[in-house]
Amino acid sequence: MAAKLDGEIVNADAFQLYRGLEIVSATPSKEEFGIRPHHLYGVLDPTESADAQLYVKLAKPVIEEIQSRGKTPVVTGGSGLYLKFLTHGAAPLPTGDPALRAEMEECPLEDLVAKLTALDPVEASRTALQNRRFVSRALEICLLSGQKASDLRDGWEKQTAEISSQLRGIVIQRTRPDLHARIAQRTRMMLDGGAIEEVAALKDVSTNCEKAIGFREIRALLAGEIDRATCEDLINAATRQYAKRQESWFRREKWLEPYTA
RNA sequence: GGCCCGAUAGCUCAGUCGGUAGAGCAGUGGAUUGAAAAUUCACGUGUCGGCGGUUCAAAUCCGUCUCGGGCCA
Repeated sequence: MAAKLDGEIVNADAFQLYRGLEIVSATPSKEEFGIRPHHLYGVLDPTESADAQLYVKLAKPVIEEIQSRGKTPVVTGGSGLYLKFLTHGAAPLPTGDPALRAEMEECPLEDLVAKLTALDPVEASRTALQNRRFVSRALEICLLSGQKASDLRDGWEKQTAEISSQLRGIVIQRTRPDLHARIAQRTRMMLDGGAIEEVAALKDVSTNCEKAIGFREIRALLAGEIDRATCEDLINAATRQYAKRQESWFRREKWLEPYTA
Protein backbone atom coordinates (compact mmCIF):
# COMPACT_ATOMS: atom_id res chain seq x y z
CA MET A 1 0.00 0.00 0.00
CA ALA A 2 2.82 2.38 0.83
CA ALA A 3 4.35 1.70 -2.57
CA LYS A 4 1.04 2.39 -4.34
CA LEU A 5 0.53 5.66 -2.49
CA ASP A 6 4.14 6.81 -2.78
CA GLY A 7 3.96 6.56 0.98
CA GLU A 8 6.27 6.13 3.93
CA ILE A 9 5.61 3.70 6.73
CA VAL A 10 5.13 4.88 10.30
CA ASN A 11 5.15 2.27 13.04
CA ALA A 12 2.26 2.17 15.51
CA ASP A 13 3.35 -0.97 17.29
CA ALA A 14 4.17 -0.57 20.97
CA PHE A 15 7.03 -3.07 20.92
CA GLN A 16 8.59 -2.44 17.55
CA LEU A 17 9.41 0.96 19.00
CA TYR A 18 12.14 -0.74 21.03
CA ARG A 19 15.72 -1.49 20.06
CA GLY A 20 16.94 -4.97 20.84
CA LEU A 21 13.52 -6.60 20.52
CA GLU A 22 13.54 -6.88 16.74
CA ILE A 23 13.02 -10.62 16.52
CA VAL A 24 10.52 -11.03 19.34
CA SER A 25 8.46 -8.07 18.12
CA ALA A 26 8.67 -9.20 14.47
CA THR A 27 10.09 -5.91 13.26
CA PRO A 28 10.24 -5.68 9.45
CA SER A 29 13.31 -7.25 7.85
CA LYS A 30 16.20 -5.37 6.25
CA GLU A 31 14.73 -6.17 2.84
CA GLU A 32 11.37 -4.73 3.86
CA PHE A 33 13.01 -1.60 5.23
CA GLY A 34 14.60 -1.18 1.81
CA ILE A 35 11.29 -1.14 -0.08
CA ARG A 36 9.99 2.12 1.39
CA PRO A 37 11.23 4.46 4.13
CA HIS A 38 10.24 3.23 7.59
CA HIS A 39 9.90 5.41 10.69
CA LEU A 40 9.73 4.84 14.46
CA TYR A 41 11.29 1.40 14.53
CA GLY A 42 13.84 0.79 17.29
CA VAL A 43 13.72 4.34 18.62
CA LEU A 44 13.42 3.49 22.32
CA ASP A 45 15.90 1.83 24.63
CA PRO A 46 14.51 -1.27 26.38
CA THR A 47 14.99 0.45 29.73
CA GLU A 48 12.51 3.18 28.75
CA SER A 49 8.79 2.97 29.43
CA ALA A 50 6.42 4.00 26.70
CA ASP A 51 2.78 5.01 26.83
CA ALA A 52 0.16 6.29 24.44
CA GLN A 53 1.01 9.91 25.11
CA LEU A 54 4.70 9.38 24.40
CA TYR A 55 3.78 7.56 21.22
CA VAL A 56 1.75 10.51 19.95
CA LYS A 57 4.64 12.84 20.79
CA LEU A 58 6.94 10.69 18.70
CA ALA A 59 4.55 10.07 15.82
CA LYS A 60 2.97 13.48 15.21
CA PRO A 61 6.19 15.27 14.12
CA VAL A 62 7.21 12.33 11.94
CA ILE A 63 3.84 12.29 10.20
CA GLU A 64 3.87 16.04 9.66
CA GLU A 65 7.38 15.92 8.26
CA ILE A 66 6.38 13.22 5.77
CA GLN A 67 3.37 15.25 4.70
CA SER A 68 5.51 18.37 4.30
CA ARG A 69 7.55 16.51 1.68
CA GLY A 70 4.37 15.65 -0.19
CA LYS A 71 4.42 11.99 0.73
CA THR A 72 1.66 9.93 2.33
CA PRO A 73 2.18 8.59 5.82
CA VAL A 74 1.04 4.98 6.08
CA VAL A 75 0.64 4.23 9.76
CA THR A 76 0.72 0.54 10.58
CA GLY A 77 0.42 -1.70 13.61
CA GLY A 78 -0.22 -2.88 16.36
CA SER A 79 -1.55 -1.21 19.38
CA GLY A 80 -5.19 -0.13 19.19
CA LEU A 81 -4.79 2.34 22.03
CA TYR A 82 -1.78 4.05 20.48
CA LEU A 83 -3.57 4.37 17.17
CA LYS A 84 -6.65 5.69 18.87
CA PHE A 85 -4.64 8.42 20.54
CA LEU A 86 -3.05 9.33 17.27
CA THR A 87 -6.30 9.43 15.33
CA HIS A 88 -8.66 10.80 17.95
CA GLY A 89 -6.48 12.88 20.23
CA ALA A 90 -5.82 12.70 23.92
CA ALA A 91 -8.31 13.61 26.60
CA PRO A 92 -7.04 16.35 28.93
CA LEU A 93 -5.93 13.90 31.60
CA PRO A 94 -2.85 13.87 33.82
CA THR A 95 0.03 11.60 32.84
CA GLY A 96 0.47 8.43 34.85
CA ASP A 97 2.66 8.76 37.92
CA PRO A 98 4.93 5.78 38.73
CA ALA A 99 5.18 6.62 42.44
CA LEU A 100 1.42 6.86 42.86
CA ARG A 101 0.94 3.66 40.90
CA ALA A 102 3.42 1.84 43.10
CA GLU A 103 1.53 3.09 46.12
CA MET A 104 -1.80 1.93 44.70
CA GLU A 105 -0.28 -1.47 43.91
CA GLU A 106 0.01 -2.01 47.64
CA CYS A 107 -3.67 -1.32 48.30
CA PRO A 108 -6.34 -3.99 48.11
CA LEU A 109 -8.64 -3.49 45.14
CA GLU A 110 -11.65 -2.89 47.38
CA ASP A 111 -9.89 0.09 48.99
CA LEU A 112 -9.19 1.63 45.60
CA VAL A 113 -12.81 1.09 44.60
CA ALA A 114 -13.99 2.71 47.84
CA LYS A 115 -11.77 5.76 47.28
CA LEU A 116 -12.86 6.15 43.68
CA THR A 117 -16.51 5.81 44.62
CA ALA A 118 -16.09 8.52 47.25
CA LEU A 119 -14.24 10.94 44.96
CA ASP A 120 -16.13 10.32 41.73
CA PRO A 121 -19.23 8.13 41.93
CA VAL A 122 -20.08 8.76 38.28
CA GLU A 123 -16.75 7.40 37.07
CA ALA A 124 -17.01 4.50 39.51
CA SER A 125 -20.41 3.55 38.15
CA ARG A 126 -19.11 3.22 34.59
CA THR A 127 -15.78 1.58 35.40
CA ALA A 128 -15.28 -2.18 35.44
CA LEU A 129 -14.57 -2.37 39.16
CA GLN A 130 -12.99 -5.84 38.96
CA ASN A 131 -10.34 -4.40 36.66
CA ARG A 132 -7.58 -3.12 38.88
CA ARG A 133 -5.94 -1.22 36.01
CA PHE A 134 -9.05 0.73 35.16
CA VAL A 135 -9.89 1.50 38.78
CA SER A 136 -6.33 2.63 39.50
CA ARG A 137 -6.22 4.86 36.47
CA ALA A 138 -9.55 6.53 37.25
CA LEU A 139 -8.46 7.12 40.83
CA GLU A 140 -5.08 8.37 39.66
CA ILE A 141 -6.77 10.97 37.45
CA CYS A 142 -8.83 12.23 40.37
CA LEU A 143 -5.87 12.40 42.73
CA LEU A 144 -3.43 14.03 40.32
CA SER A 145 -5.84 16.54 38.83
CA GLY A 146 -7.91 17.34 41.88
CA GLN A 147 -10.93 17.00 39.57
CA LYS A 148 -13.38 14.30 38.70
CA ALA A 149 -12.19 11.86 36.09
CA SER A 150 -15.73 11.69 34.75
CA ASP A 151 -15.74 15.45 34.03
CA LEU A 152 -12.35 15.37 32.31
CA ARG A 153 -13.25 12.38 30.18
CA ASP A 154 -16.67 13.62 29.11
CA GLY A 155 -15.31 16.50 27.07
CA TRP A 156 -13.05 14.28 25.08
CA GLU A 157 -15.71 11.84 23.93
CA LYS A 158 -17.69 14.53 22.14
CA GLN A 159 -14.87 15.39 19.74
CA THR A 160 -14.18 11.94 18.41
CA ALA A 161 -17.02 11.47 15.94
CA GLU A 162 -15.92 14.56 14.03
CA ILE A 163 -12.28 13.52 13.75
CA SER A 164 -12.96 9.97 12.65
CA SER A 165 -14.87 11.14 9.57
CA GLN A 166 -11.58 12.40 8.12
CA LEU A 167 -9.66 9.17 8.49
CA ARG A 168 -9.01 6.44 5.98
CA GLY A 169 -7.75 2.98 6.74
CA ILE A 170 -8.13 -0.75 6.40
CA VAL A 171 -8.07 -3.63 8.80
CA ILE A 172 -6.77 -6.91 7.44
CA GLN A 173 -9.00 -9.89 8.12
CA ARG A 174 -8.14 -13.56 7.96
CA THR A 175 -10.03 -16.69 8.83
CA ARG A 176 -9.19 -18.18 12.21
CA PRO A 177 -7.51 -21.31 10.81
CA ASP A 178 -5.36 -19.14 8.53
CA LEU A 179 -4.56 -16.70 11.34
CA HIS A 180 -3.62 -19.49 13.72
CA ALA A 181 -1.45 -21.23 11.13
CA ARG A 182 0.38 -17.98 10.44
CA ILE A 183 0.93 -17.37 14.14
CA ALA A 184 2.41 -20.85 14.56
CA GLN A 185 4.71 -20.25 11.62
CA ARG A 186 5.73 -16.85 12.96
CA THR A 187 6.57 -18.26 16.40
CA ARG A 188 8.60 -21.07 14.87
CA MET A 189 10.55 -18.61 12.74
CA MET A 190 11.24 -16.40 15.74
CA LEU A 191 12.51 -19.20 17.96
CA ASP A 192 14.62 -20.63 15.14
CA GLY A 193 15.74 -17.19 14.08
CA GLY A 194 17.49 -15.89 17.17
CA ALA A 195 14.69 -14.84 19.54
CA ILE A 196 16.17 -16.89 22.38
CA GLU A 197 19.59 -15.28 21.97
CA GLU A 198 17.94 -11.87 21.67
CA VAL A 199 16.12 -12.22 24.99
CA ALA A 200 19.22 -13.68 26.66
CA ALA A 201 21.14 -10.57 25.61
CA LEU A 202 18.65 -8.17 27.19
CA LYS A 203 19.55 -7.49 30.79
CA ASP A 204 17.88 -4.32 32.05
CA VAL A 205 14.42 -3.83 30.61
CA SER A 206 11.57 -1.65 31.78
CA THR A 207 8.51 -3.32 33.26
CA ASN A 208 6.77 -2.03 30.18
CA CYS A 209 9.17 -3.67 27.76
CA GLU A 210 9.18 -7.05 29.48
CA LYS A 211 5.50 -7.46 28.63
CA ALA A 212 6.34 -8.25 25.03
CA ILE A 213 4.83 -11.59 24.09
CA GLY A 214 7.66 -14.08 24.01
CA PHE A 215 9.85 -12.25 26.49
CA ARG A 216 8.59 -13.94 29.65
CA GLU A 217 8.18 -17.28 27.92
CA ILE A 218 11.75 -17.25 26.62
CA ARG A 219 13.03 -16.11 30.02
CA ALA A 220 11.32 -19.18 31.52
CA LEU A 221 12.92 -21.35 28.85
CA LEU A 222 16.36 -19.88 29.59
CA ALA A 223 15.82 -20.47 33.31
CA GLY A 224 15.06 -24.12 32.60
CA GLU A 225 11.52 -23.84 33.96
CA ILE A 226 9.88 -24.98 30.72
CA ASP A 227 11.05 -26.85 27.65
CA ARG A 228 11.22 -25.55 24.14
CA ALA A 229 7.92 -27.12 23.01
CA THR A 230 6.07 -25.62 25.97
CA CYS A 231 7.67 -22.25 25.32
CA GLU A 232 6.47 -22.38 21.73
CA ASP A 233 2.94 -23.38 22.77
CA LEU A 234 2.74 -20.55 25.31
CA ILE A 235 3.90 -17.95 22.81
CA ASN A 236 1.42 -19.25 20.25
CA ALA A 237 -1.47 -19.07 22.71
CA ALA A 238 -0.55 -15.58 23.90
CA THR A 239 -0.23 -14.37 20.31
CA ARG A 240 -3.58 -15.86 19.32
CA GLN A 241 -5.24 -14.16 22.27
CA TYR A 242 -3.62 -10.87 21.39
CA ALA A 243 -4.72 -11.15 17.77
CA LYS A 244 -8.26 -11.79 18.95
CA ARG A 245 -8.18 -8.69 21.15
CA GLN A 246 -6.95 -6.69 18.18
CA GLU A 247 -9.93 -7.95 16.18
CA SER A 248 -12.32 -6.87 18.91
CA TRP A 249 -10.72 -3.46 19.16
CA PHE A 250 -10.55 -2.69 15.46
CA ARG A 251 -14.04 -4.00 14.79
CA ARG A 252 -15.29 -1.04 16.80
CA GLU A 253 -13.30 1.44 14.74
CA LYS A 254 -15.96 2.13 12.16
CA TRP A 255 -13.71 4.26 9.98
CA LEU A 256 -11.58 1.22 9.19
CA GLU A 257 -12.67 -0.82 6.19
CA PRO A 258 -12.36 -4.59 6.42
CA TYR A 259 -9.92 -6.04 3.91
CA THR A 260 -10.01 -9.79 3.40
CA ALA A 261 -6.52 -11.12 2.74
C1' G B 1 2.06 -65.39 28.63
C1' G B 2 0.87 -63.72 34.10
C1' C B 3 -0.09 -59.66 37.46
C1' C B 4 -0.90 -54.42 38.58
C1' C B 5 -2.32 -49.33 37.31
C1' G B 6 -4.81 -46.06 33.98
C1' A B 7 -8.83 -44.74 30.06
C1' U B 8 -14.07 -38.69 32.08
C1' A B 9 -14.54 -31.70 27.74
C1' G B 10 -9.58 -30.03 22.36
C1' C B 11 -5.40 -30.85 26.63
C1' U B 12 -4.12 -31.95 31.98
C1' C B 13 -6.99 -33.95 35.55
C1' A B 14 -11.16 -33.88 39.97
C1' G B 15 -15.46 -36.68 40.95
C1' U B 16 -16.72 -38.22 48.84
C1' C B 17 -21.25 -43.57 51.22
C1' G B 18 -23.98 -45.69 43.65
C1' G B 19 -28.66 -40.61 42.73
C1' U B 20 -27.29 -39.42 34.68
C1' A B 21 -20.38 -34.82 35.90
C1' G B 22 -16.76 -30.00 37.04
C1' A B 23 -11.96 -27.33 37.62
C1' G B 24 -7.53 -25.26 35.30
C1' C B 25 -5.62 -24.42 30.52
C1' A B 26 -7.03 -23.98 25.39
C1' G B 27 -11.16 -21.94 22.53
C1' U B 28 -15.36 -18.21 21.50
C1' G B 29 -17.58 -13.39 22.36
C1' G B 30 -17.31 -8.54 24.96
C1' A B 31 -14.98 -4.17 27.43
C1' U B 32 -10.96 -0.69 26.48
C1' U B 33 -8.16 7.37 26.25
C1' G B 34 -1.51 8.08 28.96
C1' A B 35 0.91 0.32 31.74
C1' A B 36 -2.60 -1.85 26.05
C1' A B 37 1.73 -7.56 23.06
C1' A B 38 -1.37 -4.71 29.23
C1' U B 39 -5.72 -5.43 32.20
C1' U B 40 -10.54 -7.37 32.67
C1' C B 41 -15.81 -9.71 32.13
C1' A B 42 -18.99 -13.67 30.24
C1' C B 43 -19.61 -18.56 28.04
C1' G B 44 -18.89 -25.81 30.17
C1' U B 45 -24.16 -31.79 26.75
C1' G B 46 -19.20 -34.62 27.08
C1' U B 47 -21.36 -42.22 23.41
C1' C B 48 -17.58 -40.71 31.59
C1' G B 49 -12.98 -46.41 26.15
C1' G B 50 -16.63 -50.71 24.00
C1' C B 51 -20.12 -54.60 25.23
C1' G B 52 -22.76 -57.27 28.91
C1' G B 53 -24.40 -57.87 34.13
C1' U B 54 -26.14 -56.36 39.35
C1' U B 55 -29.53 -52.32 40.94
C1' C B 56 -35.47 -48.42 41.27
C1' A B 57 -30.78 -45.85 39.82
C1' A B 58 -23.81 -47.08 37.51
C1' A B 59 -18.51 -42.40 35.70
C1' U B 60 -18.83 -45.03 40.53
C1' C B 61 -19.93 -52.21 41.85
C1' C B 62 -19.00 -57.13 38.87
C1' G B 63 -17.47 -59.69 34.21
C1' U B 64 -15.25 -59.31 29.54
C1' C B 65 -12.87 -57.01 25.34
C1' U B 66 -9.79 -52.94 23.26
C1' C B 67 -5.92 -49.36 23.85
C1' G B 68 -1.92 -47.06 26.90
C1' G B 69 1.87 -47.53 30.97
C1' G B 70 4.50 -50.52 34.49
C1' C B 71 6.29 -55.05 36.93
C1' C B 72 7.29 -60.40 36.56
C1' A B 73 8.51 -64.23 33.22
